[in-house]
Amino acid sequence: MAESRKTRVRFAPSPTGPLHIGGVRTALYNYLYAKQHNGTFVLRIEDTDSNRFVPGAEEYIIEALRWCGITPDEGVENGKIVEEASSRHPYGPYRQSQRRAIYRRYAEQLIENGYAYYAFDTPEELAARRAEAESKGETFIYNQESRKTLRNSLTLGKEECARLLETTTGWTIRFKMPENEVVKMDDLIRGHIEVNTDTLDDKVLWKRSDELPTYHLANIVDDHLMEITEVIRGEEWLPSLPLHYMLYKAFGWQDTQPRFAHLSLLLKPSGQGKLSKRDGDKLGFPVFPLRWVSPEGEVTRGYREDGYFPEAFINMLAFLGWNPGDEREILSLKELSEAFSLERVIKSGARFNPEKAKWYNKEYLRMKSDEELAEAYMPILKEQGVDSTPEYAARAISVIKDRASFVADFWTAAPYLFVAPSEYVAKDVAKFWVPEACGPLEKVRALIADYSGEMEPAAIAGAIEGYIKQNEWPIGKVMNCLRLALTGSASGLGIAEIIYTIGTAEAAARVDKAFSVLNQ
RNA sequence: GGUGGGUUCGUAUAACGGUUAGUACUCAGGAUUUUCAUUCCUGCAAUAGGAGUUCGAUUCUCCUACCCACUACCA
Repeated sequence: MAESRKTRVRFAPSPTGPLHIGGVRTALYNYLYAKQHNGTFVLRIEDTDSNRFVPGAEEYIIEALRWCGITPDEGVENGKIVEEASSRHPYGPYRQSQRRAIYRRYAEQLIENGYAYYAFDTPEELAARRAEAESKGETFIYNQESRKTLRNSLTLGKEECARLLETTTGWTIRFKMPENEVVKMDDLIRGHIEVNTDTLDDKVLWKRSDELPTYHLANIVDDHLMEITEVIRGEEWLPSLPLHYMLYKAFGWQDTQPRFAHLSLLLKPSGQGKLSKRDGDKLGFPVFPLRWVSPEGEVTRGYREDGYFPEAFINMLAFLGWNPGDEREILSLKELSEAFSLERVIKSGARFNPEKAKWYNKEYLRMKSDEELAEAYMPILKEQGVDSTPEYAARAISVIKDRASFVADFWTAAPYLFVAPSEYVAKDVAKFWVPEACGPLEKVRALIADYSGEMEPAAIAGAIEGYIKQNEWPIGKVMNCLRLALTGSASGLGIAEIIYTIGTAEAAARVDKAFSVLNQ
């Protein structure tokens, strides 16, 4: 029966801050699963915690998904969360804070059927109980045992409850966890799991603090109402899976209950604990897809701003905890969705490896055309105060591409393709700016100035090398002497590539300049 | 503490119960080159420990160790 339903999955983040790369991976796996099954990928905002709401977080989530190319099919329209049901978004609104009335109805249904109860304990009373238990080295749990000694609709009289419900909003709704029942669960990644309800507590379903449901209630109700077929979420939810199973049962929705898949967490590179925002700052790599500026003005770096291509970022993320089963490593979003399967998702936590991320970017950079890269390079050139054209930039990129991992490397690796050197590395000058090289250099300069052969690196190299060898000059010395004049140092691109890019006239001019500067 | 999950080279991972335990990144060495880089080649390096099942265990079972998550009127 679940098999006959159209695949519908959802990514349901909380707008409590920027989307962490672990969250992006969860969204990605949901997206890949949806695409593979010709299904629908829904975005739902779980903002049932009014205390932790962060302005801008929702917009950040949408923009991050858009940048990654894992755009939702449902729940978002024109970059905004859909607030009303429509033909394209029939399950709206997609923001939980706007679905309060729906949850309230279902919460009451649970009470009427005896699966939940009102609890009138104040936070202070509960805190006192916790402190008391702690002083005895125990842990206080609101469960089938302790609820008998607490103030709730199970222990208080009918009249008393009615009075408390009317005179105050100081109540919560708790799930009445049954005694000694074994919950048998199946996880698409982890297999069969069993838990006894005696080890579970009476979770709050409805909060008094903001008169909104907790995650557990809202989540189950929405997944049911939105006809979600598979729930793919982080491992941190595994401990509450029994509760969710019990909730589906209490509502009588077992037949259409979604299948669950719990993803392992992304760990710090050290392997100790899950990746956090601080790790990025400390270890020098982003943990967020996009730059984030908190309401307080704190700036956190992002993959986009660090120069990563979204395809590379996504590819890298997909392989953190999954692989296609063959030895391919470079896969487009489309190829990923074709190859994806939850069965091949790794159970254990994956340590994040920044080196591999860089490698992925390099691979993608190489696959892009010089023209495409030139477009991305232009803003950087402008920033450097260089006035150039996309055509010239593309030519420069063609000779420097192999030594770059990021577009920004084009500049740092060879600014001399755009600007003549104004300084010369002293160490290299001492080694190569010597008479036995400078003498021949004058002749080579003339050769370059008069060069009329093909403007191709190979042809230029052939002409220069042939000339030097023919005259039996020390080739290493002369070439490095030339490079020194052209670039300001004795390391870098091949001579021919440089001349091919900057042109023979500019090359000759740079040799002249070197003579006048270095021979003073 | 309790409950649940996890454990293959440094990292990410592959391996119908039968392989010299493979691949990629990193690192080291070499070749090519006018330098640096690229490229190519080579190398280093792993089944957490202990029982059991089996002709045979990385793979199945149990125990131990370690790691992680959860244990909120947060998600």
